[in-house]
Formats: sequence, structure tokens, C-alpha cells
Amino acid sequence: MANTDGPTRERISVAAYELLHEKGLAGLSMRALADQLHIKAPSLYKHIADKEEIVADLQARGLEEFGIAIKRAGKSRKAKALAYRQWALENPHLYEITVSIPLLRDRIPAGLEDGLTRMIIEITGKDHEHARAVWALMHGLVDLEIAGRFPRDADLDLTWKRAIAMI
Amino acid sequence: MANTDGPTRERISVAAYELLHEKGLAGLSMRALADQLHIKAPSLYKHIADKEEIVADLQARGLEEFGIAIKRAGKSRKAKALAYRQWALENPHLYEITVSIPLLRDRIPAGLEDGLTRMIIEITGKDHEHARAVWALMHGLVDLEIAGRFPRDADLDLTWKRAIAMI
DNA sequence: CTCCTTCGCTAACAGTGTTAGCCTGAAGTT
DNA sequence: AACTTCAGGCTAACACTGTTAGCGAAGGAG
Repeated sequence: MANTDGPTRERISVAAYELLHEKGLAGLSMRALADQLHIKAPSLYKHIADKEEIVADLQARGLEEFGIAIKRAGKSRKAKALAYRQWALENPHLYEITVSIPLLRDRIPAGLEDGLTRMIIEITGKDHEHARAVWALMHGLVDLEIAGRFPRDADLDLTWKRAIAMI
Repeated sequence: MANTDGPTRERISVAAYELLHEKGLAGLSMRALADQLHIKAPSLYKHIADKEEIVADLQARGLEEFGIAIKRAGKSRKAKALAYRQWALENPHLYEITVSIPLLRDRIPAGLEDGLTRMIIEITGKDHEHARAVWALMHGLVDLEIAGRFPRDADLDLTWKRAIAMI
């Protein structure tokens, strides 16, 4: 019997988003995703081409939400930087999927990535090279923090302060 | 018949090291590893406990070689920074396995990680916080470069110049 | 000679993404 | 009302992953 409320493409995206938040990237399996929609894994393929498609979806969502969070932050460079860290720590799985695995450029809305790049350049107020260095600094800090690379007793608030001072 | 030259623990490590260089982390499967040693995958477990053990092995090797490369570089901060980049780009898979997946601290030689941390502090010549920020900057730059996150026409040499100037 | 350890092997299990092929109910068309 | 079409479920299966159980043969020790 056709479900009275079959999982349309949109509902799959929502379920994937929730699943990612709850179980992380490793827990995002096709079968787990199907379970949450009360269907079987192969049925997902009536709506999507492959897993990459939903990963791309989540990457796009991540970039979008991240962009919004940074825009909303205070205007100072410091506020933006802290917003970067805060968002990444609050959305580690979303951050991971957008940045720790290859970005599926061909499958996310065009311009999304460029928009963010332009935003960073705007914030730093300098040229591309400087913006890239700043971005790398933010990313490196967050990545190492999430990966647990810093000692447990490291004062990361202070580290960020120093980093911001470097900019 | 017992092999005249059975894959001892050491030979497994070597094969894993080579396999990682050739096929990357994704290509490092137990069956592929066994193939290279002309045995079957389950036989590997007569020598190792699990896959994590060989990953830990490779992480240790990576940290070690990386440390040597940095030590060998010129004395200036700039030379060290460029050596960081060069090593990472020349050993992307080794870099990936040491830094893109959780470091198996309990299974690598004690002090290896600390040794590197101390080295970075020595190079930067300042305190822990500053050293961490510098490390994050280097890591961020390399990680984003390997992930292809920078536009193809980006002048990364110049980006590094700017980054080094920021330190 | 016998025992025991080492170190191969095959078969198997649970998990992964994915494909082929079937079936059913709803929607349109004549 | 009957016929066709098709969306969207389903099961079975394949190739891959890491891993375990259990078997068997070779070599060294007593």
C-alpha cells in the first residue's frame, strides 16, 4: 500500500539532517536513514540517485547555516571569529560533513561556496591571500579542537584570543 | 606449509606503509593488505589485534617522519613553516592518517606527540597558546589545500607568505 | 615419538552502498 | 466501469568492509 504520507525527497533530506545531528557522519547509513522514514533502504533509491546526493544536500545546508550564523554575529572581526568557533562546536557533525570530506561542488547550489569566500574577504577587509590565511587559521583551530588534538588542559579561549590578535 | 618467510609483525607494518602511500587511507583494507603479503585477511589477526593497531602504527610513523622533516629544515621560522607544507603535500596520505582521523594516543609510543608539541613551541619561541595558534594556521592551510578547498587559481605560495608574516 | 605452539587456511557473520525485479494501489483515459 | 500506466513500496542479492571460529599442517621441545 502506498504510504499515506510517503517520504518525498524533502522528507528524506530532513531525516538525513536529523540523523546526522544525532548519530554523526558515521551513523548516517542508508539503512538507518530508511529506518527513520519507516521504509527499507532500497526504496530510498526511488527518490535519490546515491548517498552522495544526500551528503551534498547536507553540505549545502551546512554552508548555508554557517553563513547565516556568521552574518548574524557582531560586526567586529573578533566577534566573527568567535562566531566561527561557536558554530563549529555547536554543530560538529555539520561542520565535519562540510569540511572534513571532499566538497561535492558539482552537486551543491552554484555560488554557495563563492558566497562564503566573498564574505570572509569582506570581513577581513583585505585581499584574497589574507582572507585565505585567516580562514585557514580559524579552520585549523576548530579542526584540531574537534579532533581532540589539543591537550585537555589547554586554554583554548586564550588560544583564540592570541589567534585573533595575529590577524 | 609454513611460509619460508612468513609475514612477521614488522613486514605487515611495511606493507601497510606502502599500501597507504599507493592507495591512500581508503584503499587500506585488511584484504588488500593481506594480498600484498600473499596471505588471506584472517591470517593477519595472528599477528595483530585489529586494524586500529596498524593505523596506530602508521600514525606513529607519520609523526616520526614529520618530526624529522621539520628538524632537518632550515632554522628560520619561515623555513620550518615551508617544510611543514612541503612534507604534508609530499605525504598527503600519511598526513591524513595522522591528522584527519582520531589520534590513537593509547596505541602510539608515549611522548611522540608531546615531542612534536615541544618542537613547535621551540620554533615559535613563545608560549603554548601562541604555538597552538601557529600550528592551527599551518594545519588549516595544508588541510584546506589538500582538500581542494582553495580555488584552482589561488596563489598559495603567496598565501603562505602572508600567513608566515602573520606569525 | 609425542606434544604444543605457530601460522596458515576456509566458512561465516554483521555491517556498508547499491541493483534487479516484483507487486500493489492510485490516478488517468477511453 | 474497465484498462493502462506508473510511483513507490518490497525482497533477494552482490560486492565490499572488519572480524571470529575452528581446522590443519609444519617445526621445535621434552
